[in-house]
Amino acid sequence: MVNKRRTPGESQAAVFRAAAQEFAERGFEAARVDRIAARARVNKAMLYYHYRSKLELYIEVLRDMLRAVGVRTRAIADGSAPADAKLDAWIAAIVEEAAARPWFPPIMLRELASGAAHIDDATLGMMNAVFLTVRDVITQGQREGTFRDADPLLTYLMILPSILIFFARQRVIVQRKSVHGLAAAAPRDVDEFIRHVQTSARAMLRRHT
Amino acid sequence: MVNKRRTPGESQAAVFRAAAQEFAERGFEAARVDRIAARARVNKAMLYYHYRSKLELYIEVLRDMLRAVGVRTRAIADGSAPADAKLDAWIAAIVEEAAARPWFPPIMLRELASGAAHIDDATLGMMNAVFLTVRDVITQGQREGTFRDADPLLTYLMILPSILIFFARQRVIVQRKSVHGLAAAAPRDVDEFIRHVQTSARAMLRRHT
DNA sequence: TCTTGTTAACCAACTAGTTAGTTAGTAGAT
DNA sequence: ATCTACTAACTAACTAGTTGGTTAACAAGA
Repeated sequence: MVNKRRTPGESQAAVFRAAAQEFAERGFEAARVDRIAARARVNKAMLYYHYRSKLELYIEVLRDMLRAVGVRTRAIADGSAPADAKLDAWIAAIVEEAAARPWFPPIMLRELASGAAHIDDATLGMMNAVFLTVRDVITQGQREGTFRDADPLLTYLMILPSILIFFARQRVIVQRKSVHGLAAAAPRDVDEFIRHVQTSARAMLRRHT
Repeated sequence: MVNKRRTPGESQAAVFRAAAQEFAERGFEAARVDRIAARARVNKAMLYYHYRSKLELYIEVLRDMLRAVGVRTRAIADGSAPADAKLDAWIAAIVEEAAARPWFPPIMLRELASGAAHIDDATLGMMNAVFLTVRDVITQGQREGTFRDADPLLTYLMILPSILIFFARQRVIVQRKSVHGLAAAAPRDVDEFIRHVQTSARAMLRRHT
């Protein structure tokens, strides 16, 4: 009698959230469908009612975060601000997005590590679209003369991985306190981190030696 | 009759190499012991003759690379060069080590992504030891007045992840050519990459605004 | 107001296939 | 003769996905 049935879409959303967490913690292969269903307080058959397969569910999670990040960074790149302001905003956007969706950094890291093994071309294109937004900002700065002539891809590779690993590392430290000599590795404040990345990125792109 | 038996340690080494590749390509969970044995042209029971479990084998692979990187970077940090030269050497050492052991970057990335899920405290300490070498170099530079007062950990997090993902990304690009709009992502030369990271790291740590 | 048909939401129990690890024993080198 | 290197065949446990249903909600006709 008591609320057996949830409102429409509610259990689908619960499955999605549970899956995002499970995939972040364990990775695609080690994630267990049974565990996702249990976390979502849903029967496994219900999960297969909403999603065709484990892989489809995984790709759904991936696309959701890539869509969010892609839209936000594209808006920044297409704005009318000067390049260095755009770069700051781009960094802040990625960091905030990663902080808001804790599953984003681990999942993305693992995808990169596996050579994007579970990603179809369309989704890989969405990943690449995020790079294209910084590339646009960097080339704008180079045209305007504020940035030095650095390779946009290599610069991108100095910024994004740091952000992903920063959040992944916070988790390590929280989970396993007190490893000998790990004192210096105490968790850092997110705002402090944003400022550090912004300062570093600006320095990397400043002209002159 | 024909060479049934390999010389001592030979098949153990074959298992080790096969395992390193398998773990790098698939990660700990998705790696299959049967596949490792097949790659090493060894019976699975032979594998268990040399290693107690899949996990022990994995940790062996991890420690091997951490030992190599740890020793080399420690030597650099303990040398008598000025801090900026040491920093260049540190970066070159990591990049060369990653290039020489292709399994190093993917395995390390996945470990970071999973919150070092498969790592015991001793091995985690070895990971941390690598950080301590750059930290020493950075604080030396700060004492000498050549580096600005940047957080060593956050600086470390701008350098190492980039290197790891750079190599992981090369693999993605080689494996899956021709994704729409991925042209700008063509593989980069390793030497060019080393120089880029060195230039960026120096810029990040330069004093003044 | 009360059936009754329809459909979306839900589930216990099963299946077919896979996997890490074991056993019990063989054969070459010294 | 004995020890080290080696193996085919096995097992117990697990896993993604399926089957064959039940149950609540809601709407339309009587």
